[in-house]
Amino acid sequence: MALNTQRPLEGQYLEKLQDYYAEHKVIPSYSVLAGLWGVSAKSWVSECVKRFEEAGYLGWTPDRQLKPGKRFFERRVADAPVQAGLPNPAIAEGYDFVSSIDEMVVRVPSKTELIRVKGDSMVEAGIHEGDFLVVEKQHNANVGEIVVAIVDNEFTVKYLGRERNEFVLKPANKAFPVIRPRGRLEIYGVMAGLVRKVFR
Amino acid sequence: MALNTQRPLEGQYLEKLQDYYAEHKVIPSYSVLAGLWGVSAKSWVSECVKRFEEAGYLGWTPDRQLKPGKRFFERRVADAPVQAGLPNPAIAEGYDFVSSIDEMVVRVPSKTELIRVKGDSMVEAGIHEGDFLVVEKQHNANVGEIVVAIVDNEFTVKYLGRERNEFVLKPANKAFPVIRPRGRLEIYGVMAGLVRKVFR
DNA sequence: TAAGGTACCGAACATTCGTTCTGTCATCGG
DNA sequence: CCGATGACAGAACGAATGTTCGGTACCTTA
Repeated sequence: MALNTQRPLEGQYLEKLQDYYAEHKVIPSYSVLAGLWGVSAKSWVSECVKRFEEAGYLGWTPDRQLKPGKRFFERRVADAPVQAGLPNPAIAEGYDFVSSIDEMVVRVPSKTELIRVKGDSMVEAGIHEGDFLVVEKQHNANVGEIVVAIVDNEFTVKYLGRERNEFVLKPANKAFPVIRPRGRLEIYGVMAGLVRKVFR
Repeated sequence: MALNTQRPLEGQYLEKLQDYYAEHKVIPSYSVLAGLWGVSAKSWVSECVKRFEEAGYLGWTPDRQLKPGKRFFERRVADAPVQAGLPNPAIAEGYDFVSSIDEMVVRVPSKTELIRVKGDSMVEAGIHEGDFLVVEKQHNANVGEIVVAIVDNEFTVKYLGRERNEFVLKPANKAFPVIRPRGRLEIYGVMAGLVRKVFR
């Protein structure tokens, strides 16, 4: 099936382009696009590209090269629970859009870094071994925030706490002790988010 | 300055291309590249592209279109713990490469969706209320995977288990019961990742 | 049943693409 | 002082690109 009257721009064409882009990181030429879409006329590709452009899914560089538009990377977000008994759950209520995962979790790209979590001293805060912590680099933090501190030349992820005017690092796991650093506590950054990838 | 003998491939050329790509999300044509680099011969561009290709920064689609290579996006991911006493912790050991959070967690954009988690039936699997589950939509899954199922017209996130030839949904929280669906079990998708945003 | 719209096909065409090959001008080791 | 090497310039060329235009088959709506 192809682009039809009901869902003129949310059809398979865009999805195939997006998957192609995810694989190759480039927008293909019209002839390649024709092959991708299973049509044989470049003129038709040209027509569809115009529509995607008007809808904000595609755009042009200053040199008139086709490129992804603002909405190209947007991803649907569903609230659960949601009505979903229908044959096509996609038409259910409760959807929102997010332009990209990066954008929702990193505010300041130049100060943001990923750190892979080792150990399970923070499991009770939902931070598991192998997770990627999104860290916003800064040297101070508020009590209660989860921080990345440098202790004994190693990164440590802990809650920042305070005990009689001294900062302490509290794990979220009863099996681990509270760390009371002697001297200065060096903070590397604070947790801004978390990303977990499941291997399958 | 341009490509020189000392740093033939890590010079300004690559950086300018990367900046262009970051802005437009496309690799430009050779003539545009020439302009970008401040040179005037496409032949020279062609030469440099070959070198970037050999170094893994550029590649080709099956249709022989120029595209970013594996190393084009490389960005540091720190392992924790890691040596970090130095003035610039970025030079520490233990780095991996990742181009964007989106890319590490979504393989097939057209089948991937975010679902905001409600409730804490999966806390022991590190899935908390308010987290965003990255879901790859598909109708079947393997036992042991975390799936999004449709139960009573609502999305439910649970482990997929099996009890005497019947599929069951197992929570990761002792306070919740195992769900034994009467009749068919409708699977919406399987967990491919998780994203948490910390509000601050 | 006629009119109009939609979803495509196919050919023609000027423009632009990337490649190739030849040429120039510094630099540098010997 | 000389020959090699590297960093580019410039022209030529076939192949591929995207646009335009005319055409067809189907489906609505009136």
